[in-house]
Amino acid sequence: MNAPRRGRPAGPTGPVIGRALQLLDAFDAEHRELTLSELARRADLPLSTAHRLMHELCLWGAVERGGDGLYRIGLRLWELGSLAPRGPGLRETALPFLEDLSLITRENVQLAVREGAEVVFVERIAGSGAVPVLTRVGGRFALTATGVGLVLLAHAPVEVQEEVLGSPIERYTAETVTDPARLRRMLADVRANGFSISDRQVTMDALSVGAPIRDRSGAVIAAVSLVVRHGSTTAHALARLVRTSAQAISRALSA
Amino acid sequence: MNAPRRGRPAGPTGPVIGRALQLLDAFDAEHRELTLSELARRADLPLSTAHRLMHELCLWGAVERGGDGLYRIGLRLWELGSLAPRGPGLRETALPFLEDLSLITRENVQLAVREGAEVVFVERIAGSGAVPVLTRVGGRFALTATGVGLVLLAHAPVEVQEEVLGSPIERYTAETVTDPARLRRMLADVRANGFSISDRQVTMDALSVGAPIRDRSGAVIAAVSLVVRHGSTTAHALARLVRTSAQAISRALSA
DNA sequence: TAAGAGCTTCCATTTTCCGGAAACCCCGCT
DNA sequence: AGCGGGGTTTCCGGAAAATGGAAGCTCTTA
Repeated sequence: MNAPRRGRPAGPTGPVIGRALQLLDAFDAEHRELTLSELARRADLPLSTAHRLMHELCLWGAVERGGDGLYRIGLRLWELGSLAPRGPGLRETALPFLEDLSLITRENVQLAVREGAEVVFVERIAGSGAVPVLTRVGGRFALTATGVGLVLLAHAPVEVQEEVLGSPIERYTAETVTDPARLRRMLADVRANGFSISDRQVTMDALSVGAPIRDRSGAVIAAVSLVVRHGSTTAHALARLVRTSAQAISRALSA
Repeated sequence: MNAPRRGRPAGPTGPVIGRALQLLDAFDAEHRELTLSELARRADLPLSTAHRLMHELCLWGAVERGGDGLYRIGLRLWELGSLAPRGPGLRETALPFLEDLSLITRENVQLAVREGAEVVFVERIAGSGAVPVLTRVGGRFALTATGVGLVLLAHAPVEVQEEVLGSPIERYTAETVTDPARLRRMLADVRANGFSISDRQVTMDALSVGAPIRDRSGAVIAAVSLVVRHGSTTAHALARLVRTSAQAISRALSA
């Protein structure tokens, strides 16, 4: 349910920029409007510092201030964000294929990329009568459990794989695989098959199948998945379908 | 005579945040991927400064760097941008109504907000056989010409109206109204009627009708419009349709 | 091999940021 | 009116952090 880790990854970011970004980080889906005091509290900054920095951000349009004094994320930031090639860019070319998948299967379709040791969901189409899925566009999740996660982890740089497999692996259900050696074998399977199957790893009633999307050079840059009810006898058929769709998206991206 | 200048040179050098934002501003729809040198050139900053700042932004995830050394807008920024209430937030609740409008009329449907003295298009649904429209989601336009623009200007704070009417008004076609007095009368009509009609103001083959979207307090926060071929005899009928739709969206927002 | 274009690191200098404190503002309460 | 509390804004001396020229690196091209 909860994305594992939110917030800024630790790292030496200069004071000014760091603080400004801490403030922006105080906004999330449940807090789209914040007072100055709330912002200062959530970012753990002195009030006067928060005030000064928010004022600067306001001048540029990164944030806006309503007549009620509440701060909100500004349009300028939205415009900038829309330029992210791995976000809206990818989403745009993949969308028609995702819709096809959705129409054919009536299941949940998801598109995701990897950032660091996390999955970020870029698009999600809810299936009509399908299992409810907890993910949200823009949401994050661990790499180890979901269909998309396994695909992205299987094709991640070795350092990332080692980092993930070296640290304790979060358990979501009784079936969640937390043994590094077994995960390693699963990742090898994913690379060999060209798809992943994640059975009851996140919730006991769901199963997801994922497949890699590649750029022109063959590097894996994203993953698609279908999430279906656990016990579906068609998992392998769906996996092949997803794989085919992922290949079509890869071709569309290279064109 | 002069000792070699070390340290920060005197003069109108902006604050740190300003520089970082200048760098982000170097990205646009035509430049989603930039090298460090291009970035420094476009932001008019020394190479080493650009390098240091981009590095900091990278650590946080505001920008990303591909294996090819090119900088791109990062996912983190996209996530943040998606939290803008006036952008994606508004878009989300208005979308079903916009789709209804699109289905009923088969024309171009647009949703926009005002930022400063400009219109920002938040969503746009292209009509099937309709006039081609020049606008782009995230794009900007003058307040004086379009259907949405007239609505937003008519309900803008007096300072904004005076600023716009006081400066020379851009002309797009032979029909564009550039006389402040006449524009004032048009704005009064918009307020009285609850809709705007912009006939051949932007291109000679198009006409657009717009209506205001209000928040709970009755303040105008956005506008919807239909763009149809000039000469349509149904302009007033469409205007009433748009007005009704805008009212429905207003109610949905207040709920 | 050399030249060129771009990227990264270094560091002496001083500009800009920091944040406690105090004033300010707007309510609701007595 | 007078009072108290929560949030917001402004101020300013001290100190930390930002700055950018230059030198060193890494590629690619001639």
